[in-house]
Amino acid sequence: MPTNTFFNLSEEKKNKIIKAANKEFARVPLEQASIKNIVEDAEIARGSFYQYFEDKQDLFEYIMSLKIGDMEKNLNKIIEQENGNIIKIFIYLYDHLIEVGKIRKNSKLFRQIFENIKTSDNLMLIRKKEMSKRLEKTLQDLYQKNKELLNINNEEEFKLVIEILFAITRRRIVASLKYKDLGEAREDFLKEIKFLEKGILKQN
Amino acid sequence: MPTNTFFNLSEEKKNKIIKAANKEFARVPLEQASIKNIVEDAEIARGSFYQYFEDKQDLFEYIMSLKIGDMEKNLNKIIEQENGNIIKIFIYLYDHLIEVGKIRKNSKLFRQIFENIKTSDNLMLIRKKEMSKRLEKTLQDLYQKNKELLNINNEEEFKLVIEILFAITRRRIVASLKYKDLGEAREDFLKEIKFLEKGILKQN
DNA sequence: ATTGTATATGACACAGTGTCATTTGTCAAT
DNA sequence: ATTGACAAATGACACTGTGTCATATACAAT
Repeated sequence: MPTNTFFNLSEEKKNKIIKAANKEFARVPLEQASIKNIVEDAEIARGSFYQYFEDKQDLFEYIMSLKIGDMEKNLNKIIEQENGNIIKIFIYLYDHLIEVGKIRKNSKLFRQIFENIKTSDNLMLIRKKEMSKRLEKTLQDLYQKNKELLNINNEEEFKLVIEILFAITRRRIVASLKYKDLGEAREDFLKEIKFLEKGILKQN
Repeated sequence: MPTNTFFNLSEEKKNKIIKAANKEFARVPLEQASIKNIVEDAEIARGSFYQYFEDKQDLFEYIMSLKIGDMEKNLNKIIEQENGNIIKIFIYLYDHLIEVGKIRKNSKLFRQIFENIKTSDNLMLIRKKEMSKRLEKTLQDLYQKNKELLNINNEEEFKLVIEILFAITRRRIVASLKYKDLGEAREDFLKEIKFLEKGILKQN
């Protein structure tokens, strides 16, 4: 977490730093991002950086928390739009994020993040204890709306389903943006979702 | 790829380098691994390293190719043992890798790799053009053995199924080794596999 | 012995990190 | 208005690591 010193800064200065950080984190994966570039771009002294943040990771997590805040708002809109149907939500999410990813302007940071999530980071999405109360609530609502539809017995199982859906969707988004003809890529994604819906075993 | 200079080295010297690399890559994620440590441990001059390898990435990929070679042999044994049943194979694989991961000795490199695969690396597993002919053949055999069992129409769809299975298994292995009580973790894994087998939608 | 080619070497230039002693700014109390 | 005390800013510095290159060495062929 940034220090109080940082939060006490003028909005203008804070924004300048946030903007510089966004730019740098969009340029290269986290490990290659350089504090040097950020402080130069934001026009603060190197020492100041360490007054505000513990290190690069600290700043990165702060930037992420801002992004996640934005996304949460968006997510609620999508959930409403699709009446809470979890599968439709993920398909919409896929289309939405591909759309965002295609637009050069805002997409680079987004792509850096998506492509460079590690397995071990990724695990914490749902399990994480510090999950916001609001997100927790959203999850419960979703469970209520989907439990009749799905083959699940409790909220724990619902979380498993979401994790699988998320894993598939994330993979597919990265693959689409990276390698494939978008039409074909979407077909593959939908096929994978179908497998999950109907099962891969032949019914006898 | 390492240079000819490297391959011309005495077995002894090569092994010393490989051993040092293994040690360093087991210690920290790739980005943090230091060439300095490797050359010191292997007792070669810094300049020599750059005679043998382009950079850290180059060495890492070489080390990985050795590991994958080992794994391929293992995989064939497992496939035979489970009569080619793809689902049983992945369950066996899970158990096998957890077993390996539990043993301190060899496990650190393995864990580093598994935890730190990025989404974008991960994508290339099956799509990769340079997939070994032998692996290609294995895949075809597996398709023949599973096509009656599964709800699929062609080899492309079979690949999708494998990718999903792989994504789930990998996630679960990392989660198990990292966070959870192993018994409970295995239950979660099996549940996720069941979802994929039978489908998450309630049949009406 | 001489030459040519492959290999080895470590000092060097460069780039980046995190720290710390010092300076500068702010503001409440007098 | 001055002082003192605390908060914030600064950049030089010590450190760690990378990749390169001119030079040294080994050794095979003639």
